[in-house]
Amino acid sequence: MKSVMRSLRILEAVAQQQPVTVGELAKHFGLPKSTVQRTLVTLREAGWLRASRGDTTRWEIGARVLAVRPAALQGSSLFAAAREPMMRLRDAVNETIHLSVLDGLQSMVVVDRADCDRAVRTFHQIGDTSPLHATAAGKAVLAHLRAGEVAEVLARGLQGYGEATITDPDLLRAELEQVRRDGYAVNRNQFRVEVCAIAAPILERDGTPLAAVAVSMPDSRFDPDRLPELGRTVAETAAEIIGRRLG
Amino acid sequence: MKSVMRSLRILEAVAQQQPVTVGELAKHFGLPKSTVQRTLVTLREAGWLRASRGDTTRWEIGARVLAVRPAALQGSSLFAAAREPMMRLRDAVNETIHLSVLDGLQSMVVVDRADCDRAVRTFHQIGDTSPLHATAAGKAVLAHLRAGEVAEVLARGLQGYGEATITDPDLLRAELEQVRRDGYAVNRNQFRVEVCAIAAPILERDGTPLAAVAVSMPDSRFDPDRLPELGRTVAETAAEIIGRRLG
DNA sequence: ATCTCCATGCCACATTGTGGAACGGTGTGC
DNA sequence: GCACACCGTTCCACAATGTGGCATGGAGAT
Repeated sequence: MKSVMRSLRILEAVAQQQPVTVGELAKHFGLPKSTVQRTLVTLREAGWLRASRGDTTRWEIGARVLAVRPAALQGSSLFAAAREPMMRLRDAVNETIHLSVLDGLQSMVVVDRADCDRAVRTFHQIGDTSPLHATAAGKAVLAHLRAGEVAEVLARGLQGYGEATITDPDLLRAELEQVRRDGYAVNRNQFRVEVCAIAAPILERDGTPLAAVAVSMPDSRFDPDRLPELGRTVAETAAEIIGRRLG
Repeated sequence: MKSVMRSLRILEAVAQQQPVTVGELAKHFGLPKSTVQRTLVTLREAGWLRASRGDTTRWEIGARVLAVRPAALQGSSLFAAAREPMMRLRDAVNETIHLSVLDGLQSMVVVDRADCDRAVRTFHQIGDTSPLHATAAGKAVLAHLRAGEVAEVLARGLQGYGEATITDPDLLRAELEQVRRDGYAVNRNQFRVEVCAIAAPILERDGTPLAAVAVSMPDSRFDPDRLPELGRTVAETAAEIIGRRLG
């Protein structure tokens, strides 16, 4: 369904570039203006877009999208439960904290952020996705998936993102074992170079991994000596979120 | 664009009923299963839907939607700024707190919530919309719109939702004047019967209204004598959010 | 083993979306 | 103050695209 696909791509582009004009979008996609225009009008009729308040020929995302959220965030229980613990973790370590959820078995998606106040910091937008096998949050979750699910992920192959990425299934399985022992996962330049993170999983009552909290920092501030202590702190934050969520 | 419209409706239905099957959706819309199926597959290819983790023939919202948010929430500045003040307000009054943003000049949309722990409480889902002229949050915002914008809203007519709704433009204008004087707006059964709220606006530096914080409670707990005090508390919370947002 | 229900795949048809061209309005530079 | 360039919007003939009835295959119940 070409028109549907295109409409969603346009919707995403509006989200990134808002407030944006027809012409800008047409240029961005190399599409005729009339096609883009028609799509924008349809999206507005559906309530997903609207004219910008200042300039009525510019387009913005409407608030309808807020009613559409992944089940894990429905009623915002995870979200609400994670807030204060995340803030406190941020204040304790003065590094950026991310809350990511598992999307299918595909990837981790950043759903919330608490920024530190340092001049140099890592940056991940809400909605950004990252691979399971090459990030701290991903490995924290992966370590608690059922064996069959892990196999499914490995079967898709382990793409490399630089020197440090683990691309060997056996090595990865060994590391997941380590993650289970430690209670936290570590990523040093395995996905984005210069970016390190330490993450702990957020589990359902039955042990199903749902999400992960992660402390993210530039490689220059990663101190291996403080790793066990930091790991424990992150794991405690995750435990607190689990506690709040389940009452 | 019929297919686009239909796809978005289906997406919204999945959001509400997830995890949901093809058959359920087909019945819900009175559409052929093949049509629904094709749409679901397209939405999956776009990354907006995915198969449920437990039951692969059930469908859920994918995390892609999280990358698409209204400009007012981009970088989550409003969101992040509002959190702690909302929590504190909730703890102070032990009633449910809502954060709503203005969507175009159409309606207010609930974007965040802090629930109280009472057995009887009001309930508004994140993403719910409500009219500007018949809610506390709406009137708080309306009171700070430019005259031309207010006229535009009034021109669309003031729909009644029961006895208490203000449907006379002159009366509404007078009330907005009062709201500006008080610094907060009140809604007693004007939209949903039995539901009352007190709201204060969140303004941009230039005075443009962006959102509102509201304390929401059942009519049975609404005490007119305590209104001025409650109003002041809500207005203080709004002021604090503004302060945090603008640094 | 038979029946029913369901998700999914197929394909001829006409409905639907396409995109080039034209229109009207706005702002810029000569 | 005129001409030009640019932009958002509208129109319409054409055919590409989505439609939905039907067929298939698998799962679960009787």
